Amino acid sequence: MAPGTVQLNIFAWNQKLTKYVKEGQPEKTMQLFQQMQQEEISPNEFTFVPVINACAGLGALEDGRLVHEQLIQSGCKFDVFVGNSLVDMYAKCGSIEDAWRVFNKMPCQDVVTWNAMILGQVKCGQGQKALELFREMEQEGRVFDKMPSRNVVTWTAILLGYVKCGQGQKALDLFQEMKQEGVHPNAFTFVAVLNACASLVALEDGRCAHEQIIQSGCESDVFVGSSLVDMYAKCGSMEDAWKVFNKMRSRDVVTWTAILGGCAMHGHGKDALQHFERMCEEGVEPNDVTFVCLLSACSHAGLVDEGMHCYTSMITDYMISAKLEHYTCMVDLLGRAGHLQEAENMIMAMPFEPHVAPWMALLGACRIHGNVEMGERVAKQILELDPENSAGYVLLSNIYAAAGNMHLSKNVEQQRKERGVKKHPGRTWIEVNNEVHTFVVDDQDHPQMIEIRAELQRLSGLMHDAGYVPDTNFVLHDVEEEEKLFHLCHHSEKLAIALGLINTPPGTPLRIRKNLRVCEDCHTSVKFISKVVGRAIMVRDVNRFHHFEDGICSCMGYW
DNA sequence: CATTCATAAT
Repeated sequence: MAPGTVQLNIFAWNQKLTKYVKEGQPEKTMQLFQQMQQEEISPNEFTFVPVINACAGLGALEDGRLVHEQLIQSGCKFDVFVGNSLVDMYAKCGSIEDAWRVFNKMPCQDVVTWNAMILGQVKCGQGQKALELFREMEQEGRVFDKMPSRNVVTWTAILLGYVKCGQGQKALDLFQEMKQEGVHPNAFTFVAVLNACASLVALEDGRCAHEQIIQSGCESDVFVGSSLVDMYAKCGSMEDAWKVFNKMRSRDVVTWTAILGGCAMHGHGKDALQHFERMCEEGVEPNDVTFVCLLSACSHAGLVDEGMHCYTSMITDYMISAKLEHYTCMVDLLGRAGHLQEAENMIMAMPFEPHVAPWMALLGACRIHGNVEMGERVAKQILELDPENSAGYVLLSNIYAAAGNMHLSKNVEQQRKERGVKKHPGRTWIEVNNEVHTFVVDDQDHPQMIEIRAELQRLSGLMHDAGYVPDTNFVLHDVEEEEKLFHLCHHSEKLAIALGLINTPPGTPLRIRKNLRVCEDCHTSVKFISKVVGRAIMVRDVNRFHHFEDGICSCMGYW
């Protein structure tokens, strides 16, 4: 063999290994690596990088360790690229300890090494640890007066970390800090920012991000476009979601699914069905998530026959097998429409381990239709599967209360307390003048509390005159009747609405977000409030949007 | 000759 031939060969092999990784075919990379070993081709450091990468892509920790061993035995140069691949691989495979071991062995770490560590921490939900690393990088940058030690990837990773653990506001604050440091956001960053806005129902921040997206030229990125559609839908503006959607030059299945999900959330069932047709006509193949959104849209609009048809079509025409989420949608669809027995049969026919989600959907339906007998049976199932499920107790208690059996209703609450199962505290958020405020029940802490109380008092009078009668069955605190009335006035959504009313000009629509479902009494109250103050009020609860206007809610009872 | 870190829908 002529000198140089081997080098040329290894180059070709390495290129092929890299090509497979880039194409998203890590299995092929591994196969090719096997073949190289069979043909006794000695690898170099350029060989190991794509192979380690492939292990990361496959989440194959054991293979990764073996390759790491081989790397050491091969005597190849252990440079920063190889080290970074290893850190990334261990972090992605969930072994942070191994990632740290490699990190500490590396003679010098660069920004990529740090980023891989931060992302590893974010991935396993260790947001705090990720932030510590991020701040540490800031220190190092100053102490050594090197090149900026953090780049746009670092910032984006931290933004994602915040969004992931429900700290959207901190993500938005950090986004400002990032720009002040002169780091330019890119498509990845904007996706994280839009996600934060969506999670907060921060429409104004979302619009602001949209403007920056246009300025930066990321507008045509399909990830950014899909995130914009999702953000606008989740912030209550389907009008803007459609505007973005219609302007997009290329739309993939995720884009379509995002708009269908928006239709579902807003109760636009017919729109969802119509655009699902259009999606198929345009040759975009729906997937399982697309059908979750479509079925949920049918459910939230009470389109039973259409939903049944979609479900059958999914299985027979698209060969997509029903997952837990699809069953849950179908139980919800049938249950809401009053087909309780069919819904229960559906759960019984599920080919999976029992799960609370479809049972909860059925229990909700039992509450809507006042079926005490089935409700008891279903609640029992739920509490066997998940004894900590406070919503199971609350719904059953509501079912008894609605049936007029206050004794049993109180018993259930009593049982819940005895077993130490805590209710999830209800919380409401509202964006007023670009600032998000949060409230819990009976909140006294807001700086404008005096004005809020006065506003509630005023509303109470107006609502009374309009014919509103409080429904005390849905206040399940262990309190006397007069006190109940007091509590009803102070559910967190009412506090938030009062704040919104006193801080915005007459006629301004209000947008609020809840972490739970709206209670029956609040739902009725908000209808009255929308009428007596002449405001559109949008409430996003855990399931969907309620658009209240002139005494009517868009959900038409389907929630 | 080349290689490493990041993104959307339930």
